[in-house]
Amino acid sequence: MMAQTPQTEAEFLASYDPKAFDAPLATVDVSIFTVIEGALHVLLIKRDEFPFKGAWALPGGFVDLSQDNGLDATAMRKLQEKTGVEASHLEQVQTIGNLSRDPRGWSLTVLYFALMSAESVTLNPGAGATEAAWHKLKGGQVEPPLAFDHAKLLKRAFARLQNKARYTMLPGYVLAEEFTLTELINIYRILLEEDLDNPMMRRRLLRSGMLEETGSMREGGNRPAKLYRYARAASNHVFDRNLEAGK
Amino acid sequence: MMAQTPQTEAEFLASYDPKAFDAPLATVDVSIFTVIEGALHVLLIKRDEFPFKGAWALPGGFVDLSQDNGLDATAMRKLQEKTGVEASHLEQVQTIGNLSRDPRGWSLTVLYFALMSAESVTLNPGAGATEAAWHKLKGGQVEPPLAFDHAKLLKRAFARLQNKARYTMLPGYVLAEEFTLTELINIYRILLEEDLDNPMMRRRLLRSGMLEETGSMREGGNRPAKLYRYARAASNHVFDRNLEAGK
DNA sequence: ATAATAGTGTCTTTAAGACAATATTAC
DNA sequence: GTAATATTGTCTTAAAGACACTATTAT
Repeated sequence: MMAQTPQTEAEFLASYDPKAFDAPLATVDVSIFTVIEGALHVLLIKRDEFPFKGAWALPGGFVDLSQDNGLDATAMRKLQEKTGVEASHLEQVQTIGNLSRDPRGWSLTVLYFALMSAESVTLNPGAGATEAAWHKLKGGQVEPPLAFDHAKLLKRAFARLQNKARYTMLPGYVLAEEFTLTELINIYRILLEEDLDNPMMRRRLLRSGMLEETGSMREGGNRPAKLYRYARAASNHVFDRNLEAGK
Repeated sequence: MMAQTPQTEAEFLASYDPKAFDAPLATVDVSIFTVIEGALHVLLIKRDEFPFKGAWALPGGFVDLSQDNGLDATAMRKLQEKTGVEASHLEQVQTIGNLSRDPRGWSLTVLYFALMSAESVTLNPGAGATEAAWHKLKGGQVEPPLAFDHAKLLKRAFARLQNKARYTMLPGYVLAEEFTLTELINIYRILLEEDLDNPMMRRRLLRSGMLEETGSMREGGNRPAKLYRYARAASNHVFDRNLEAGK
């Protein structure tokens, strides 16, 4: 308790006790998406700690006040911990907070989603987990039951990603650095769960100005295909018109 | 400290101390927008407490763990406290957390924006404030310097609102229940800071299916104008094409 | 009548959507 | 040659954008 009412801001801050008020538990959770063998996958870890010990969950955890520069840093730290690499895209989705989502009490989680290529990633359970694995997504859901409200969080993250497939170039960030147009369009098909006209998508993607030819070709199948990459300044193009698919 | 490692979830929860970990301070801040005399305004309060005592700030405050059902509830409570009414629209924008934004330590704020008609609102400073007033916005900024990082938060909330003006019917929520098409189009002009073709906007707004005629007219000026209101199921129409204005 | 604001009609442009046709590889 | 996939071309449609025009009030 304060000795007396402080008269200046310096006095106030000197006597301020951050633990005087009840604060919610604050965590960051990340939905890390990739595409493996033509299907969308999300990275899950198997919890080795209470609560929900033994259950699958989104990677996440408490903000580390001494280590994290900001919320994005917490999300990136979690990502690095589990995959050893940086994501091609990381984006905050929403913050959910209430009394019921965590049996430990009033808690709040800042939900992120990340996109990365599954190539060259070695999964690492890290502290507090016994396993880390890619799980196939069907309609924004995953096979096993998830800890906390993570099933709901996952659905929301997927919904955001799916929606952005209708008007941005984001989906390509689940691919490796070089890819063909057909590969890129297929990612859109997977996310929007609908067939898309090839010539239309081709024109649309090229018009974005975000793609550049690498100069080489993908050989091996039938007709070889040009390889593309995202242009450096990858300013994340937003189309003026949405695809009607995936509504 | 725990006596020993718990074996069951129930044991774990019984011995769990939420204050064992350092948690960030968690607040909710709300940018409440309206249009008064053809200009966009935001509701600010003058702080009567440290830190930033005497400075203008966005209405907001700590989550009340005993009272708030969720983060949206915290935002609605703040809104009610200052205006006495409910907002026509309330939406979460983003969560910002870092060590530098609050001199009291690592803190996190969940930013919301709200839209309401200024009509029939009596402003109320409420606890912790000496004044509450509408401040005119110019380019997402307000005259007086703001407490904390609120100038940045305000800019971000405004950017979100401006962006949504390009592809949603949201802007109308700053109007009273009944309005003319010209009034509605003018809100878009104010938000996008650009002139808009009247016939084009008229067709666009009517095609949304979100408007219904009230049956009465606004008289008084020159030619009377039909009055409209948002149709009940106001499912928040999203246009498939964006306006080019305001890019 | 004129001024002022509300509201309609029509043309152009752009990009999505549909689909036919051609090109390049492997076999 | 055929199969398979990559790539190009052309037509339709819908809505934005531009702008001319008509309608209804007040004075």
